[in-house]
Amino acid sequence: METAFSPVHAPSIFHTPPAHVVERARRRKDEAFANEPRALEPGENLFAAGQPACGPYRLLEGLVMVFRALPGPRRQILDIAGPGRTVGFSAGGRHDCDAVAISPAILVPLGETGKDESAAMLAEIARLRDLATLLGRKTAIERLATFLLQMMGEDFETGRRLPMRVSRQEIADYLGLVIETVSRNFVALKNLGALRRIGREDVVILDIPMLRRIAEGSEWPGAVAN
Amino acid sequence: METAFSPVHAPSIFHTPPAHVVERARRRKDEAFANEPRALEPGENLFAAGQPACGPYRLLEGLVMVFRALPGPRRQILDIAGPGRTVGFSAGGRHDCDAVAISPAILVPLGETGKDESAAMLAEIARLRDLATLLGRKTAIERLATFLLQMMGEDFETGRRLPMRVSRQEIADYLGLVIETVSRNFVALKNLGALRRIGREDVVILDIPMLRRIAEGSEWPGAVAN
DNA sequence: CGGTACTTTGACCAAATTCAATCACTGTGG
DNA sequence: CCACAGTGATTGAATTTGGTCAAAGTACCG
Repeated sequence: METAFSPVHAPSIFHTPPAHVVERARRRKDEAFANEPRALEPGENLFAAGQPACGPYRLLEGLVMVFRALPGPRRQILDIAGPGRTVGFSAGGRHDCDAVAISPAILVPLGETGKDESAAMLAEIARLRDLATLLGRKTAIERLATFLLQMMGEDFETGRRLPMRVSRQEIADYLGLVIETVSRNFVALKNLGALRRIGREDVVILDIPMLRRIAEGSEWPGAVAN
Repeated sequence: METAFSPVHAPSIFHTPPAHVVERARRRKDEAFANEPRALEPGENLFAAGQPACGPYRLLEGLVMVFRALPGPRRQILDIAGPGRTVGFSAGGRHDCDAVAISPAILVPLGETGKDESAAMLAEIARLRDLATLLGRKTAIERLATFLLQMMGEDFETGRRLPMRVSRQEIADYLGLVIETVSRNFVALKNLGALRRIGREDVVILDIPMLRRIAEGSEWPGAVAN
């Protein structure tokens, strides 16, 4: 997603939301008022394809994935959203994909029309263009490098310990790969010196410029030599 | 793009725009006023990645493709838009992709904020979700079947003669494939009896339900038997 | 006609998937 | 505290899909 002119800089999925808002959201979990914060347990659905659309939500805490299911076991994860991100845009009054919490999540419904809803939609369009480009034209290692940079959010810091809070299956379904390919390319990036692994959960990014070059496809055979 | 809950039904790229608007647009081609219709010759740029964003355009006539370029010869076409479609959404004040006319095109800039600009953005989001799903999870023949259904627009009519107004290269770059794979899968669909070819330009769709089943991935090994 | 550009076809190749173990972490119970 | 399932991740081998390279074929346009 880090093409030269990609203007979208989503906040890292690892920042902390205001504590009082979270607390209020937790207390009101069961009161299902519109415009009231909503809390989800891991695995719980925010909405499902085919349901009448509820307006977009702003995510305050946790991780939510949005995906399209195809016949068979195939699915494409279209978004892995963290705090600050907006999910749930839908046209035509019905949801066209599923949204499920990956970790405990707090969300607030957004008002119908607003200046920042418009901005969020434009950001969503840009993000999906990034994703389509990744899925259509990038190699497996380029996809994984792109994903890792995306997981770092805005603060690119060498040696940063990066907790992987999504399973291999989720990474694979987001990147249009299978889990084995994701595994092999983690190893490939390690062997290139771009990262180090701690346990199975965490990753330390060692060479951000390299990761960027790989993500952008500059290392591609036909690309300019460097 | 024809998943069960896809609510987006773009007009066919083959419908005719109001004649008087087109005529007015043609006359004013060289007067580069904002909010005035703009005419493009095939190959001419509407905008390019990195340029300051101009607001979205509504396409009145012709075909415009929107794409992202990657290092090397790789590019991902993100949209092949026909009359009635809106192109040129951009976040952050700069374009993040290129837009080029495929055939002579007439466009009118849209006003800043409007109810139908909002609807167009939602439709664009849904369309890009379709595309990402196609690129991430569909096989070559599924992609081509999806593309053909999309080219038919709203009126699905058996035996309809469908002019292919885009090159194999453009189809390939839109579907995340190479031209040879597109060719081979045209043959595959012909052999399945889904279509017939006339010359190299036109295609006659013979079995729309089959095309739909293929496009949706119902024929996939792991899918429900049928 | 002849040249050019685009498409198709064929043979081969490579990246990614599939299938099948194996490994490593986690949590549980002895 | 350690053995041991159980789950998810990794590794390896074989396979497959789609890509690459090269050679026709075919329409189009002068």
